[in-house]
Amino acid sequence: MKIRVMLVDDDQMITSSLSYILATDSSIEVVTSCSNGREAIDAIKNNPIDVILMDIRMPICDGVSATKKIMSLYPKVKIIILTTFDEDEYVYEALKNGAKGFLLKNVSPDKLIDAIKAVYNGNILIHQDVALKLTSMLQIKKETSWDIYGLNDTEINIMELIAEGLSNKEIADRVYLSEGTVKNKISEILHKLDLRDRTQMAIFYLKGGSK
Amino acid sequence: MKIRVMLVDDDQMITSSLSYILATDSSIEVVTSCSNGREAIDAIKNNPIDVILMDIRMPICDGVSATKKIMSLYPKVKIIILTTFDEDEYVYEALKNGAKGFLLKNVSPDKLIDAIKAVYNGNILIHQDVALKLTSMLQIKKETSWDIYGLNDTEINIMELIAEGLSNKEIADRVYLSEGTVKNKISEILHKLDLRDRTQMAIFYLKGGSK
DNA sequence: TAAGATGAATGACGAAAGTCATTTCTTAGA
DNA sequence: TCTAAGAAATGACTTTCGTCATTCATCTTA
Repeated sequence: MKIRVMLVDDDQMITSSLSYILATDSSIEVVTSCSNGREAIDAIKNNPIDVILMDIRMPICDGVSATKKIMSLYPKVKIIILTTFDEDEYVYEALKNGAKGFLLKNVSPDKLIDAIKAVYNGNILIHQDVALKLTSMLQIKKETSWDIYGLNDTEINIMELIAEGLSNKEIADRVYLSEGTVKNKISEILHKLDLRDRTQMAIFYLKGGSK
Repeated sequence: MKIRVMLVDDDQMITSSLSYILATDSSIEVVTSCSNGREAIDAIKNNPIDVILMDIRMPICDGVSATKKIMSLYPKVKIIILTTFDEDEYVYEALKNGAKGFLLKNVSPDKLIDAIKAVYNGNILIHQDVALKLTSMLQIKKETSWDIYGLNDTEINIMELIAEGLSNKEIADRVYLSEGTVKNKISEILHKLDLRDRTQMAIFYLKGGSK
């Protein structure tokens, strides 16, 4: 049983070179090529497909929404997103929508074939450079440097507690300051961040420092 | 140049069987075995390591915090987390902390070796079953159904506006209700969600419906 | 049509939250 | 030792929040 692959890219060059590459492996069979997401969704109705190699930026129906649609209709299909360097934002979205692999378009032939097999086996595989960006994205979410807003340690600490939903009294108990002082600190933070109240502050914090 | 691998697991059986498996591949060399995260952090000081296979649940220093620590000290090291079925929560944390691979402990020898190589090459690889849980986790985070908390459309709408940091007056203007009514609605929501104030509500919303 | 449910509004109230001027306490440094 | 700077505290005050009982209007359905 060969792995049945579908290619989706609006650039004819890409699809033909990919199918040329994939033809070299006997366990892979390229079944169809489509030039946009709409076509892909139609084409998959008539063909059972195992793995889709999908461009992320396409006219008519882009890779992210096509992924979403296809995953809802055919959850067993494994979709590998082909991306270039400058399309970070989409990656996270596509992953959420159920894409199973992420490769840069300039991937080497053997790595491409490895990836298809890994994904076919149910793994999620994210290519080196994409992985770098993804982890850095996640890490940015994890720890923002609040120093740049001129916040000191106590202030950051208090902000964290506000983002946990504590009241001033509760915060005061935690940081061993009087409730009044906590209020003052909060006023200070709000000024520095140009925010209005504790709720906006919690939101700001949880979003990693962006309004 | 062989890939230098470190094993970290408190179960002697696991480390010895893993090193037995890995010995079969000529491009991999098991350098050390440690029985907890603390030891691993110490051991890595003396040995240059490429890939770490790390258990997630260990005494003294668990896999997640060890990953965090090691990634901050030696960002080039690739860490593969070994997990069992019932440890979902940790996976997301570990990924955020820079782990590059996720495998179930019962992984087959050849897949284990493939995974080490893939991760060594900079890819992120997440094993089938772990991937399943991870994507379902991400999908849950994507769209929470607030219905289950008994919230109707207006209430959800108001909650969203609170999570944007609006005041009651501002919300009232947006939804064409009086400020008083908005207050009442908010009281209602707080009861249904068992929360205390608007800040906790914003947090709850932004976290996708989990305290 | 009457009874009952539902959604919106009101006003009154207490409790937090946030602001600000001022005072007290600490501590590093002349 | 004295003092100037900074952190913490205080008190007084305004505003906003959140709660609750009650009213009003509308719509359903027995």
